[in-house]
Amino acid sequence: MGLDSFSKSKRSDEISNAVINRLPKYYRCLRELLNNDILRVSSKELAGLMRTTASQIRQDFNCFGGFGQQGYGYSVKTLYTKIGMILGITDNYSAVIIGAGGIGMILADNPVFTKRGVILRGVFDKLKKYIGKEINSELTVRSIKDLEQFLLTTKIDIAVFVDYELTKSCVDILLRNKIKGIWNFTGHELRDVDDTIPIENMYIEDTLMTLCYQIKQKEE
Amino acid sequence: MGLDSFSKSKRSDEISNAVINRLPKYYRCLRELLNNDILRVSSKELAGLMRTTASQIRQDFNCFGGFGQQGYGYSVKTLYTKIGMILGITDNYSAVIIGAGGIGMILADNPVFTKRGVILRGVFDKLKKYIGKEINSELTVRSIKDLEQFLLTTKIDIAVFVDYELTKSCVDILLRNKIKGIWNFTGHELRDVDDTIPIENMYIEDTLMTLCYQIKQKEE
DNA sequence: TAGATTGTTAATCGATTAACAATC
DNA sequence: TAGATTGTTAATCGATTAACAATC
Repeated sequence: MGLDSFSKSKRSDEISNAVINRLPKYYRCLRELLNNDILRVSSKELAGLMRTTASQIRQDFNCFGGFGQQGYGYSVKTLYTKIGMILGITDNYSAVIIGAGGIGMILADNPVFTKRGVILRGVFDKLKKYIGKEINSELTVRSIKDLEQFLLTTKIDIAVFVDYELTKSCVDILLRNKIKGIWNFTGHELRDVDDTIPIENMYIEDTLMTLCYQIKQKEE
Repeated sequence: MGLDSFSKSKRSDEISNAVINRLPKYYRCLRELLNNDILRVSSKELAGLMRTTASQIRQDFNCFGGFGQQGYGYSVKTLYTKIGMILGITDNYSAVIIGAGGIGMILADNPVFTKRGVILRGVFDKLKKYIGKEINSELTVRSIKDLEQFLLTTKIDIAVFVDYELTKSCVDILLRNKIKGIWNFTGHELRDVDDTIPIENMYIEDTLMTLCYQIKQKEE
């Protein structure tokens, strides 16, 4: 069928960040199509949704070997599944959240992890007012003092940093226990962490500032 | 002094997004320096903090006319102030949040607006359980029904979208009342909004997915 | 078969890096 | 003045777009 052409895929570490960063957006657009029961899409149509060019879309997908069929286009379902696989959604990574205040609780009690195939295993804080608080039927906020003990029995892949001070106090423990990635919401550069594991920084404030810049520009 | 060279600045709409998106990071790094009482920095030193090249830094700053002094480097304070001005931090834009659930409340009760010179004027929802809830001494969650009336008396520049359904029901009202920008946390593409005003999309889930991808890569 | 649309190569465009003259 | 470091031009690199042959 030409749709299962994973075999043709090139060495994956050659793929540029520009492409990788577009994959989640493809994933979103394809889900929109699925929700509307659209089963087939051409690069041109998808380009409309993605606000990019058909050329870029074909170029992007070919990094992974090409998922389409000449004269037909792409199967939305196949494409959605393949991109999900590439993104690691089926890999069931596990995570802990460091910091139960602010955005910590929101993230903990949010489908974002489940929806993207990540299993939240624990939430930690040092403040009495948070410790023991129930997040859902399966999770309760634990004391940061118990983190190391916890990591001995539970394999954790991803640390989600919410509270900067707390992060500083336990980043070594987490690295020592071989976490594989960091999702950083602290708003601070994590200068102590060397580049051996991937970090995704969520600088929420930054985007508010670029928005203000753009508004300013429009006005001038 | 060569430090007040705003006059030399080129036509601002020529400046690429790549540069603009780095400005908030410069702003953060410079604040770090200020906090450590470092008053002077060379492009080479700043490159270390920014994890980029000295060349890029000089190139970037020259988009705005150059803020440095040959043989000396850059005044951290001047640089910080200038970049803040470019980003519109001194412009006192006003904002409303649409959606008091989830991240809405967190954003509302968060220094992010104040710190970046944006004044939060209102939070709106349609659910009884939120309406009337106090955010701080100055703000209470209002009914979405009162939004249009509110906009007649209060000039709003930025709409922060948190709840997608709520957004759909009031985006027209906001556009009609001439908001200037959108900060979108709904996780959905805003297809109804044409490109006349700037939008900053916060796709939080996307970054979790790219993080998982990178972890996956490292493992192979 | 003819039409459509991909996969892929080649051309263009833009962003980053290197180099160096200007100057504090 | 000599040393340092910027501002700016030129060279390189990478990403996007265009074009078209392959093929369903």
